[in-house]
Amino acid sequence: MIKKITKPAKVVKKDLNTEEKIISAARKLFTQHGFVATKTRDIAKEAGINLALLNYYFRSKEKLFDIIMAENMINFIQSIGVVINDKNSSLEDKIYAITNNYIDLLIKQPDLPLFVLSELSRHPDKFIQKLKVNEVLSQSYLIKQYNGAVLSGKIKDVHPIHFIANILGLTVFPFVGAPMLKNISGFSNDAYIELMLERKNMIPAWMKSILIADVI
Amino acid sequence: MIKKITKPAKVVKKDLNTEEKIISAARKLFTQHGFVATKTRDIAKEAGINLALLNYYFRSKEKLFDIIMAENMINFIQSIGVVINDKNSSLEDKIYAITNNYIDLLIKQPDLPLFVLSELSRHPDKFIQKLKVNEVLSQSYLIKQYNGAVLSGKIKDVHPIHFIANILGLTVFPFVGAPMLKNISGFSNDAYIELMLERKNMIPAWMKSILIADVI
DNA sequence: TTAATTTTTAATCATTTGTTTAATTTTTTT
DNA sequence: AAAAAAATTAAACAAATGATTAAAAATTAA
Repeated sequence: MIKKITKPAKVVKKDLNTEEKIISAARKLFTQHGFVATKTRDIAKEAGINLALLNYYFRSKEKLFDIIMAENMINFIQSIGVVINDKNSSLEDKIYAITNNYIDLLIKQPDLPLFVLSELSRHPDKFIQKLKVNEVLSQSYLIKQYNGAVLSGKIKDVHPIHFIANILGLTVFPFVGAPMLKNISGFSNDAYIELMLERKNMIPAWMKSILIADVI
Repeated sequence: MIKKITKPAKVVKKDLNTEEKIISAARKLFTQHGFVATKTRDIAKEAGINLALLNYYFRSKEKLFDIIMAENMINFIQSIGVVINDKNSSLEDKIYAITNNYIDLLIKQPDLPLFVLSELSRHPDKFIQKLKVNEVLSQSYLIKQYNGAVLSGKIKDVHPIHFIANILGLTVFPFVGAPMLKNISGFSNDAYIELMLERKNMIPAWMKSILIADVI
């Protein structure tokens, strides 16, 4: 008699318990394909566990997803979060740190921003409130420094949300648009990563020039 | 006896034939929710037609999707496409035209970039080849102007792919990241659109300063 | 060791979903 | 007006999917 064996899709990390195996597989698949495109059976297969264990440990697909979503959101904003309230670094230092953190993070996890932004778009309310990015950022030392520099005339008077949009646009967009930009440039994946590493030094210089550019 | 009536989800555009109604509904739903999250029954309901007509006219969900995808990709790159080979405009003019085109387009269709970039990420090969963005752009007059300006020392020697990434990052990212940026800024939808309109004039100035910024 | 508890499994359920079918209605052609 | 072709419909199908169940196996407590 032939026994049907459900074997793990790839390498199931050893010395993880069942709960951790499921989280690990869910993290990978949800982040790669999003909520709707990820099937519970795919997660079970990837984790090398019985399908029923997913519900046994996490009640439902959605509850499991919420855990990964929260994880990924925090992950995504931490590149800014760890920097913004540092009293010992200049505005310029912070710009460098933010782009540097992001580029390192996104080279390791290129799917992260598209995942976070896609899922946020589908549930504008559900997740975004919890993080309180609003208060945390607007009360941050970074924004105080920015407004101070505006007042002292060191940089142009532009709403700080433009500043945030610009630094994220220059840093994160090349990863979100990677499939398109890789094709446009004809670069291989490795060459493209090299290009992203180049930007670690270029973006701070560009941001600096943006801050003093005459916009009227 | 009660007759069950399948009525259109919202307003079905008058004087459209069945085929057009389906395309119109598919365009709306696919662009809003992507391929997997959009169900054929939702399209039929939105179009106010019988479910079977979808397959009658378009064979399958995927074939219908491919039409919308092609449409949206062309739509998305046309903001650049209509500009890049104009011999009578300067590099500066082209930057302004591109950002202007994009911001107008994305205010009308905010879901467009996230849709295109998400679906491209899930099928890196399937769609991207057809457009030949690679050759069209690299052979374009815009890139010739860019390289000419580099040679004449008017702008810094930076690979043109950075230039493309930067203009798209500054212009498109604020729409892709809108749910997050709206929350951060606390702006209403209207106020946020106002912010995007502001950027029509700011981004060209910023791009100009980026082009001459010292990046070594 | 035995009993109780926890974990794992295979099978099954109820919906959902893309697609097809066969019959009916409408439109076009003769 | 009759016949042929095209469009539309309700019903159904098969596969996929999230979740549950009841039994078995493994672990822990007594």
